[in-house]
Amino acid sequence: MPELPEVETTRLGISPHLVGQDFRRIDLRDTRLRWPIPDLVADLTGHSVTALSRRAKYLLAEVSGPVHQGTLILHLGMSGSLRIATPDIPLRKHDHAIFALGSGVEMRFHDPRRFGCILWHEGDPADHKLIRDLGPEPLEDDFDTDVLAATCASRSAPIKQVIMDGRVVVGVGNIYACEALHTSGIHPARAASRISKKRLTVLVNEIKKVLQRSITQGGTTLRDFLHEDGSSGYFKQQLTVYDRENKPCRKCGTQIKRMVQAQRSTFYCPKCQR
DNA sequence: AAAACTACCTGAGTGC
DNA sequence: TGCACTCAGGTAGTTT
Repeated sequence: MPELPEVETTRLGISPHLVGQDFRRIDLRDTRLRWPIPDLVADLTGHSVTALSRRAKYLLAEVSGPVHQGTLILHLGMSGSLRIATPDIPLRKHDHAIFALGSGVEMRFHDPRRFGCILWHEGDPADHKLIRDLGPEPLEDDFDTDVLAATCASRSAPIKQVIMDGRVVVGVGNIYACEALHTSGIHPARAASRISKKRLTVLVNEIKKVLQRSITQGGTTLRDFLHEDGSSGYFKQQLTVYDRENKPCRKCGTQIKRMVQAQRSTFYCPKCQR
């Protein structure tokens, strides 16, 4: 479900409720996520969260206390979400982990498909196996034309697959890959190595713009992405191609087409994108 | 090294 | 109503 804007929206929503709080009770109701939730997580009762940051689509909660010191690494997979709820609100199906906080509210990890994860890491999370080989953050200055051009030079794969490769740049999922390629006028199936540096500059800027705009709008609610309080994101209205098969291109009026690349749907305008 | 493909899992929607 | 089928914001791991 969530791409970078949705994860960042979640972080912004959760942070004020979580940071500075201690865990009063931790209830692991179903530990069968992508990898099992480690037993140690249940022992973090009495420990506090000192910071909540994000790397790629991973949320990193720094935890310290009398026994343990480390980072909770959370990923929302395809269908995960975090919600803040008061204890009187009934648990929902697929609320797999409940973190009761000192303030009296609960943070609930909800994930129907269980592709997400909750892991524990001691030491610098940047060294964690899942994080250490990731590419630059798309909104940081170190993701620029030179970096993308250097990668693309050796890649014959379709550009869409290259920008969705987390070793190249993180956080660009299926929706925003389609969107950025559309506003850049680049055909998703074009070989990465056959795109001029000038056009890659446009693409880099469009990736940054679409992600930043979506964060500002609270992310994209397509099916089930909701904020920490249950409200939805507003960016869906501004999607220019994603999920718009057979609808008119907002730039030229041509019918938007759908194709399948790497087992994922790609939406594009056959006229605007070359 | 890069590309192609598999696997993990539940729920919503569609067509018969 | 029920069944069979397709599709869905991701990505690690394996094979070619």
